Amino acid sequence: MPEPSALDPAAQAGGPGIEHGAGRGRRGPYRKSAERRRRIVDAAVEVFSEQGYRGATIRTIAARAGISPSSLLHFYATKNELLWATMTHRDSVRFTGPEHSFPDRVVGQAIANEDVPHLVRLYGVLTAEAATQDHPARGYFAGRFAVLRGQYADEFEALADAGLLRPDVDPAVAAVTVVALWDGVQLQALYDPEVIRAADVLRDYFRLVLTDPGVLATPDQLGRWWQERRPSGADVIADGDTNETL
Amino acid sequence: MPEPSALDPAAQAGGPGIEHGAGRGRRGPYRKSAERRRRIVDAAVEVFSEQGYRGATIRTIAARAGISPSSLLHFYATKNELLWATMTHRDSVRFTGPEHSFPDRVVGQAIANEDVPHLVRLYGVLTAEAATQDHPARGYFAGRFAVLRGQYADEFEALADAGLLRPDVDPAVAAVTVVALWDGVQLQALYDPEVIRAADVLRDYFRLVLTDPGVLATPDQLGRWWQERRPSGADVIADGDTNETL
DNA sequence: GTCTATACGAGGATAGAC
DNA sequence: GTCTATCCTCGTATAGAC
Repeated sequence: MPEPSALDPAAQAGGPGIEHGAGRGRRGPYRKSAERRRRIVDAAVEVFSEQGYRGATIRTIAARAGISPSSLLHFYATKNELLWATMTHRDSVRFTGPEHSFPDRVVGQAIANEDVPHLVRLYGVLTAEAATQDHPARGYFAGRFAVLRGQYADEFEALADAGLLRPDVDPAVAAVTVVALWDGVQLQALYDPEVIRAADVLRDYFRLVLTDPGVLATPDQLGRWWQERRPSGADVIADGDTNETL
Repeated sequence: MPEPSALDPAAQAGGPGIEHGAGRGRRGPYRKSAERRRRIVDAAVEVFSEQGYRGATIRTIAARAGISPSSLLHFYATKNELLWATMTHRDSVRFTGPEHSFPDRVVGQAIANEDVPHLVRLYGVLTAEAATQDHPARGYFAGRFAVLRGQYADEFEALADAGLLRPDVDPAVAAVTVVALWDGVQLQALYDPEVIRAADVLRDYFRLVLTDPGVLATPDQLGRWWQERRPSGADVIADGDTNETL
């Protein structure tokens, strides 16, 4: 599950729904509502990440949020809508910066993701589950994979042009490999959380394909950089408006 | 989903159930029963691989097998038991031979798996879905991952001892990487069946970690070898006896 | 805005006729 | 051995009281 923060741009558009203004310090009638929404989405992240979409139930999520199922459905009219709100809910973290090379950004993102294990788990479980037919998030993840492969292929092309990539490595294959590696490691981590470190495995692959592995930052360096830059705990909840792609 | 044929040994023990003698040419009252079981399991492989365990229903599987749900439950008393029968149902194919090195066996198995896309899909979907809590196959896949990582680590150790592995490659990391790569590629293939070739991606990784990539067979060579050795269409259905691990 | 009560359907599993 | 009919549970969703 690479980069849980890299969501479909279409998802950010937001429908013509009501502005709920979460987190903006409003005092109006929406404040309490926003808090409720937040509690619900937090509970949904937990339950979806543990049970998957099909395994999760409105009852369980409502119970975890401390409200009745009916109240939950007052805010999110369908389970599908709640799923969408949960996936666009971005307290996710983005490791980014022009001062880092592509490989460092990938490994850095893996390190940053360690701050949000619940989101990593959510995306891992849903990526896998959504591969089945008729899953509401199938189209979303299919597009995500395609976009990701394309972006990574471009990045590897650029590395090749700069002479940093071993000449016998095909950028397209490398792109598929990095995405597969990331998802595969995180799948194993779902079964065996203690044994696996995504950042180490990814870095090891980059080490093999680069002409000069010395340009790679160490996980420790990236970790320290991240500790300083890490955003504060300002979480924002997106509206639960449904979207065609879901 | 590496090697769908490498099932938990415990699964092969078979409970103290009745010998149904499928595929042994019996004429007795069990012959028709064995055929029915076969039809049911074939249908179950299809439906489970498309919808996952939770998404699949007894009704759908029975309809696909051309019988009533009750008849299905006459042979497999619970959905769980049917899942177990489906997973131990081995028309899976095993690429093996002492004449091949470990890397060639892995790539060869990926090629052999192309003959049984329905099984690859089944294991891919279930591996992913079973990562959720309370899934009946969770323990099975957790053990499978652990065993696989251990086996591969041993193989990489042996390569290292023979001087065939690049000295800067950690066998344990390489083992995790191969398993992750295999599963990750097959996950992408579930979304994009046409774009991805597991054998090519795996071979490319081995190419990077071996001191002498020249020892690797080409996918074409392995494919031809497999075409000649491929077992005939003798499929055997295992009994649907449930097992503690399920 | 939040709750209780409930409708409605789907899915797993059982009973018993043929 | 196969079917029809049915039970029970659970999950989504709605109606309406407070």
